[in-house]
Amino acid sequence: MENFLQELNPEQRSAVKHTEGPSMVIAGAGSGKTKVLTYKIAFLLSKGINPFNILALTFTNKAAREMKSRITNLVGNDGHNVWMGTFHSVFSRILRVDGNLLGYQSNFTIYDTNDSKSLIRSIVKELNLDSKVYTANNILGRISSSKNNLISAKAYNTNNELLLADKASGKPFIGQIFTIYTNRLAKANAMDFDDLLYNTNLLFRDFPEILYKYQMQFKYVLVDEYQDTNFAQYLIIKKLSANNENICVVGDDAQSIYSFRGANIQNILNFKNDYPDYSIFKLEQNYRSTKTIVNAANGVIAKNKDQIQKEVWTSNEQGNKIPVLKAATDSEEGIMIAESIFETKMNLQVQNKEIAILYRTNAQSRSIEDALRKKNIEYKIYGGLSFYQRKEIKDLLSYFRLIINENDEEALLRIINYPVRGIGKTTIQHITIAAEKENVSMWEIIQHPEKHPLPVSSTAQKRVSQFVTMINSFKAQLNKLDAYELAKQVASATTLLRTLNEDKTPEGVSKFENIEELLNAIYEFTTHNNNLEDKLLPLFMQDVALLTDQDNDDKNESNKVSLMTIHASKGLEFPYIYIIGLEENLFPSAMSMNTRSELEEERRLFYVALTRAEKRVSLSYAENRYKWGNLTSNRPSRFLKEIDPLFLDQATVSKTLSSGKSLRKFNKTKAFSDTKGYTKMSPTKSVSKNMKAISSATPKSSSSFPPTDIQNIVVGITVEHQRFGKGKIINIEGNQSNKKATVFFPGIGQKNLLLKFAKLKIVK
DNA sequence: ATCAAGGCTTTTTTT
DNA sequence: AAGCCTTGAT
Repeated sequence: MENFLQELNPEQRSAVKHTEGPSMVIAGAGSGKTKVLTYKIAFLLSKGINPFNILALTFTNKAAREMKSRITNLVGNDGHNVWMGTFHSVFSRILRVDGNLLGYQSNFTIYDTNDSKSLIRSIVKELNLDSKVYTANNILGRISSSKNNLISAKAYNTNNELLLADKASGKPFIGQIFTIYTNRLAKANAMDFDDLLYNTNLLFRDFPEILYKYQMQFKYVLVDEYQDTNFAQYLIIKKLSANNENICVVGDDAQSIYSFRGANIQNILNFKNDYPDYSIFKLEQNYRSTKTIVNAANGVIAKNKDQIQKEVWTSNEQGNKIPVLKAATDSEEGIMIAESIFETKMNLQVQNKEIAILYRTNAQSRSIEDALRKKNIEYKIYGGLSFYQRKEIKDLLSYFRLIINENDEEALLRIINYPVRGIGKTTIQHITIAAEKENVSMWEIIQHPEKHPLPVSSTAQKRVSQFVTMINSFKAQLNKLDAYELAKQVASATTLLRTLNEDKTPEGVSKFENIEELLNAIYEFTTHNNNLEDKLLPLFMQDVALLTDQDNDDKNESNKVSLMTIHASKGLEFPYIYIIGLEENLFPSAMSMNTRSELEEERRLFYVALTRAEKRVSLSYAENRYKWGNLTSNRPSRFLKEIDPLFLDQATVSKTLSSGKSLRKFNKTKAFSDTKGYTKMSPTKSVSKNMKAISSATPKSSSSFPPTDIQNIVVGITVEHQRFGKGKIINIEGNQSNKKATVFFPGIGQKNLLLKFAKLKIVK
């Protein structure tokens, strides 16, 4: 059982075998961080520790899933019972059980960022404040960082420093908005993302017996990406492990890139003060990259002042120098990258999936996409809008949310007049005002019109009552029908399905398909268990707000070039990496050049980008670039100069730039863009945007996904699904329109699909 | 109550 | 350049 320890290097092995007492593992890029974490858990289990007593926290669902599957591979099914998940999902689980002590019902809704923003917008409006001064983004950021530092609305409003800062920035009412926002969430029985952490802290602070319960349960606490924890997370971890201090944190201070969301790099730098008798393990051997890449990256990060001393090295080969490409414009940069990729593929027999293009901001993907499409290079964009965030999906989910938690006001507002049922702004406003005045939820107002008469026309009143009746009829089914049956009923009874089906525009069709896919996912959920109580809609909905799109696409199956922001690339690796847009004001970002610590974070970001590469990293910049429709020019990034020239290949200048041809072209474009009303010629744009969301784009249109005749789908054949890729039919049951297939998708797993929804294509 | 046009904002974003 | 919100017309 213990021979898996042989697969570790000495430092990794010591880290794994140190199980009692606090320890910190500083894991340089590519040094086997996940391996240490998973082997450590496996080691604990092999020593007979009950999996129930181990808590492992990650930042993403993906990381948690990956660790779980690796552990199961090492030790078998015990792995399933380890408490492993994201901070948010683990603590929402705790709050569903014990949150009643804080006044929440266990069916509380989790507001996502959009719900929060929309709530803030309505508060700003109600207070008659200028929505251009009080932008939702700004306010939410302020509230969020307060909560992450465990400052309540009440504390905020008695904190002179904060109040003065708000006054100075011309926004003296932020404190008041914070208070109202807090009340509205409470009234809606809802928590935002930050509340999941804030309330867990509150629970542990005010209810020592609850804290004790979890301290007894989680005898071993392991934390991944510790450098990215914020104060709220830090404190929870500290409290949970206060009893026996079997805490193990893993991270790399050099890869801390989320301070703009409250991550505090001091948490990892100060670990030694919190646990003076801690053990530290440094994983310094990089197994991923060439010497050139490792040394170039080391040279860059050395410019930062705040860091833990370490020496990352590799025994890999020296490798290529780092090419630097110089382009005249952003579109030329795209062309140069596409050409370079084409050459690399030809000369080195490299596949698409071995290549990734990284950028600072999402907007930069466009010029690259255009160029790749022209060269028929298949690509895939990571990130962007999550499936569950899309409008049509959120609309249907909002019905579910309201049925489960009638006080969920954001859900109510979203659907009370969608599909259109003649309940207009005025009516809604009266409901809002009444709810505010009587300090009850909007649902209470419309549920009992006799108690809360509204000054609206009798037609409007009638329409509202009809809506209430409909929602109540769904609520009555909540524990009687399984999630799929109920969801189906809601989708059709609300006429939502029909409304979308009538829309024959490409967007409309895509929306309809997305709804079908959601229904399919819910159907699939109901096949996991046999008891009705495990198939109910609330259970399905519990974690939906915490899911992101990365949970859907696995890169195993598809052979496409990956495009993503550097932030999204953390934790990933590719043989060939292109880092584009190395220009001042873009990377480093203009917003992050004011203080040393901001600039250091940008530098860490550059470090992360460089260290994603295994064999070769290429850099590029453009002298001119369109920004929000205007041409701007920037000097090359300072980061280029921070790499020892020894590791650089001289700048490859774009052909068109050197011949002067492109300058004419580019002047023309400039003149053109100054004139309003010129004809655009980009028919593929809307298609590509759609695909961006579904994270799969091909050179031509892949939207033609002709549904195969259901009759032809039989056990044994291979089919292709729009999202899951290719898979094999394992079983078919049911008949005609209710025919269900069990399909095995390599790398994804087994899925149960309803054929009338799944739109499977038969592959020869 | 609903729709169309015009105007304004715009980083990164594991949850 | 594009999405989203507000405004104005019907």
